[in-house]
Amino acid sequence: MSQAILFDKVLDSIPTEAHQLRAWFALLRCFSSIERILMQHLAQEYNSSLPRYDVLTALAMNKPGVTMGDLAVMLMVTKGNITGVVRRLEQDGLVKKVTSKKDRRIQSVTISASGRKLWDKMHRDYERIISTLLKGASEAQVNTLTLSLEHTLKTVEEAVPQL
Amino acid sequence: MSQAILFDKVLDSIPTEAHQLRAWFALLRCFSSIERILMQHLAQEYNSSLPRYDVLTALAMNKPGVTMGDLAVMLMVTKGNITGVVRRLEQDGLVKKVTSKKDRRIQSVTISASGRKLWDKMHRDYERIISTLLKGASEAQVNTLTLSLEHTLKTVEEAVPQL
DNA sequence: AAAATTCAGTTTATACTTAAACAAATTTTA
DNA sequence: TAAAATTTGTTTAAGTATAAACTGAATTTT
Repeated sequence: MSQAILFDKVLDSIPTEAHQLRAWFALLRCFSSIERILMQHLAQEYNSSLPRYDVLTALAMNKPGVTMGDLAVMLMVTKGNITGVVRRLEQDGLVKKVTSKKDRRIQSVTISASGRKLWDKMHRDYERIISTLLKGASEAQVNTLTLSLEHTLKTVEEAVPQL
Repeated sequence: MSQAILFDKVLDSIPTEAHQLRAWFALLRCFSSIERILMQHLAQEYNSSLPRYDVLTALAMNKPGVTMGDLAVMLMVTKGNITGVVRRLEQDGLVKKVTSKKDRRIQSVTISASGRKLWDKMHRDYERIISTLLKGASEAQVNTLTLSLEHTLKTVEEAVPQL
């Protein structure tokens, strides 16, 4: 859920110096639009979802031996969340879970051959969609955006302790 | 769930000309960080959530007569989603639903006195948090970010038909 | 070695979200 | 006016997400 459409009304009601809030709403709007497009594509084309794609990506991009906890850290969600998504992926034969011999608490998750095959297709689509959506902006404009965002993230992380 | 931490690995694996993907990951990272902070504040401080705050904002910012369908459009979610969030807000006495006399299909939703009081507090916190998080960037930097994002959104919307 | 603690992952309860099927009310059309 | 189509909102089924309680396994302390 996003307040994207309330944008103008909310901004009208705040002091003009609140340029920060204006930036946050622009970020919210932009993110939500793109995320929605990716989500709907994965749903329609693969009967899948972004969380499933994210887990497959994490497995495809890392050396074998990725654990449930590793997935939770990489994808910035709780371990309980990972349990559910991985269970459904395993039921569909896209990943496999093996208990470590050295430490029987640890579950090692690997992507299966069919999981890899599906991920390859999803990944190509994902990149193509992002590319298409941003094609209208020049490379310089896109790079400006990237730098602004990376700078903002640094600022945000530094400000967190002040909250 | 976000691929934020996979950022660098994914980028290493793509052609260097994929500046668009780099921008999308920066957007994802930045958005997720800020959203998580807002979410956790509402949960800890008010035992509430962003969707609840969003609905209260929509009601507080608009003239009376907002319908369930209006909320779904304004917050860009399905009507079924609105049904659930509004029901829980009503159970907590924060909003009230009245069936229209003119058209008995229509539910008119209004914010209650206690809902308004809670929203005032949440809203002040929300603005303060965004302001604090972005305080480290200059006004010029923030404005550059806003312009880049607004331009990108336009680009995205124009590209949608091509998908 | 026994007890206490820490650690990895699952389970539980609750909330949020979608798409699709549905019910009821209104409007359009023939 | 009667039938058909549209509109508004709810319900349902499944997936995604959190926090907190829990289980079993390993490690640390005593």
